[in-house]
Amino acid sequence: MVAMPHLPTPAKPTATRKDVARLAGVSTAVVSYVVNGGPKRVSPATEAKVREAIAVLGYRPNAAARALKLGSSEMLGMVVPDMTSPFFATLAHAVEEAAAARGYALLMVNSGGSLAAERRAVEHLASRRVDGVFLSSVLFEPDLRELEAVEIPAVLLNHSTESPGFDSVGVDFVQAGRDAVDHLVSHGHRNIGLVMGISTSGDLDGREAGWRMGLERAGLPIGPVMRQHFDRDGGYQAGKWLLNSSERPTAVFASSDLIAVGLLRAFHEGGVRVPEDVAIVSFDGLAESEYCWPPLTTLAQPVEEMAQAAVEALVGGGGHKSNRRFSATLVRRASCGCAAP
Amino acid sequence: MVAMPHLPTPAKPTATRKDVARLAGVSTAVVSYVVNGGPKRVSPATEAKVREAIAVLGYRPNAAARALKLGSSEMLGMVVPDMTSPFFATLAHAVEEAAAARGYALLMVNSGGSLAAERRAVEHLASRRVDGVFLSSVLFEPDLRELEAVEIPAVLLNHSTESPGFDSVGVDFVQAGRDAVDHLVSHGHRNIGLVMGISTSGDLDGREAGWRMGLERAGLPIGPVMRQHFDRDGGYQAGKWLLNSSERPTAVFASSDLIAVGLLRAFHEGGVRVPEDVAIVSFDGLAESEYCWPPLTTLAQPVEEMAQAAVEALVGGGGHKSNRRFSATLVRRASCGCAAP
DNA sequence: GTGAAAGCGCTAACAC
DNA sequence: GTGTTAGCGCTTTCAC
Repeated sequence: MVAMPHLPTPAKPTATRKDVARLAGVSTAVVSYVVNGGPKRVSPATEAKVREAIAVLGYRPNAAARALKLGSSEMLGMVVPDMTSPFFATLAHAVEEAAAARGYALLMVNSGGSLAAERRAVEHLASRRVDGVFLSSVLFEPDLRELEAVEIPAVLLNHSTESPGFDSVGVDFVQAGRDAVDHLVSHGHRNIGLVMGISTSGDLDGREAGWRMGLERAGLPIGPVMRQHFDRDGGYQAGKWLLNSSERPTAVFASSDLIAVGLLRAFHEGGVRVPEDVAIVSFDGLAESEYCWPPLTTLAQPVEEMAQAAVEALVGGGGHKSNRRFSATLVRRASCGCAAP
Repeated sequence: MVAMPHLPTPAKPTATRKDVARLAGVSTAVVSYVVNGGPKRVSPATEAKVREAIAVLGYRPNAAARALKLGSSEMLGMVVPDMTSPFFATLAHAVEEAAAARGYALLMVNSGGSLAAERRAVEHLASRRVDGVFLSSVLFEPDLRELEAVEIPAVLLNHSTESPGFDSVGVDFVQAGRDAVDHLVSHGHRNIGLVMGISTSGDLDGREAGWRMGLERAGLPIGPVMRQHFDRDGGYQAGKWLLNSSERPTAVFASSDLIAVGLLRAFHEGGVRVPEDVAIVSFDGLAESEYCWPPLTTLAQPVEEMAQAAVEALVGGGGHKSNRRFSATLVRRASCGCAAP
């Protein structure tokens, strides 16, 4: 038998707290005390020995063991329809940062926008023992019963209607719709359409309600409504339809920046000028809205603050449920006619 | 003493495997057998009793305990510079799906594009005991020593140069650069510039190398190079510079779609027509590239396949390290002059 | 086909 | 200030 020249993996098993204790010549309890900074005090000399041993061994606490003991994984779950969509990516990013600031990791799941998949995702997160979950359904009402069944603190993120018994944070859609219309009216428009994203949730979308309200308050007739998906292609389809429409509105409120981007493409193809022929105000405030042509006037959601509030609601220890509502703020750019493009 | 009318939280502690065993009248081992489908067989009658008990109690296995016992968390980690950037969002989404298909959850961390933060992230993921990590550094070389130190299987994702001893998957940047130039040459361009994203990694970016190569092969002079950030604003700045440049190239290769989007905005502002005055070919193949104006001709990365390959490398059990290189494919749209905008 | 029991790595109450 | 130890919920070997 020939001797092995060299073992590729020296089979160095990960160091445990026990190894550290042995090397430092203390008990495992003491190691815990220094690693966790408590609950007991440790003499500086001992602490130094322990830290030394930790460094030497490259010791790293085992989160699974800790989670098992503590009954808390120090992880939060987030389910979004599709993180590929810029708004959710931005939101998830902000949530990740806010959670990390409080020592929580974020487990992200895409539901693909289906209720069944969302339910599965929640179920899955529950068995991972996340300490809480953020639910960003948009296309439908989340399954509140399921949420209650898994008994995990949850916050409905990006949810405009209040759900008693649940934390929620969202923006005031109605206000945003009204602001969009008001702004368009201030530019002299009297025929203002709406391109609305499709959702199967029962309630009327606040943006639509706000748009109507704005129109009524201004004494204007209700303009044409196009219903399409919430994405670029949805806007593109709506735009093509608008191109052939006999009585084209002089302005539209697009319920998402992505829809507006799609409109823009259709208008470019059809030779319709924005804002001269049709003015646009949209909603979301994505980075993309600033770089398309012309740049979009949009009602920007305060994503950072919403993320902060959501994390706060989940791990802030506040206790009772809260429904935080934020305001979108109008960002004036060229698509409405405010700035020269 | 007055009787409590109703306890708000009936203090229903989460059911454990023990509870299930008791209710079903079997041992805890048997419960494991049915939950995991092994390693022993269970009689149909017993299995039915167990499933019944599970349903009644709403039992859900505790992943932390399982992870502790098995030494595997069934989670994978992914660190990206910024998931807000469409390319990484798309990549992360694809990775999440591929991982989920194999039963792994994805722990996502944003490094903000700093080496130190990336190191911290890896450290953090290591202590969470992820079974593997995807590293997508772009702005710098990843810290390979650190990766070795934490002893977690890793794959360098979106990494163009091969790193011996590490799995990696990426696209052939050089080829893409050459293809971009070839295509522009086929449109008759002879003065082709480059807008390159900035990275602090030592090596010359393959896209730049490919661009040079393409030019040389075609016997053309090396056009102007602009170096800017990899984002929309980087492209915008480059575009403004180009506007005032005395010898403006008739075409440019943009090293990312986002850069191209920024160029487009600057060109619109400056009244430079695309593709008539300046043609553009970019790189990435984002959804956004199809909806800007004019739509971008771009070298699309096969994101799905890259994600699949990365997950496969990590959990496929293949064993030895591999370096998978994919090709970007040219998507012809209007910005190069191929299609009528 | 079923069960008893050891032990994964950690925390913290309790004893000294 | 430090050490001992029970036990978190699970998997699996080994006995029956």
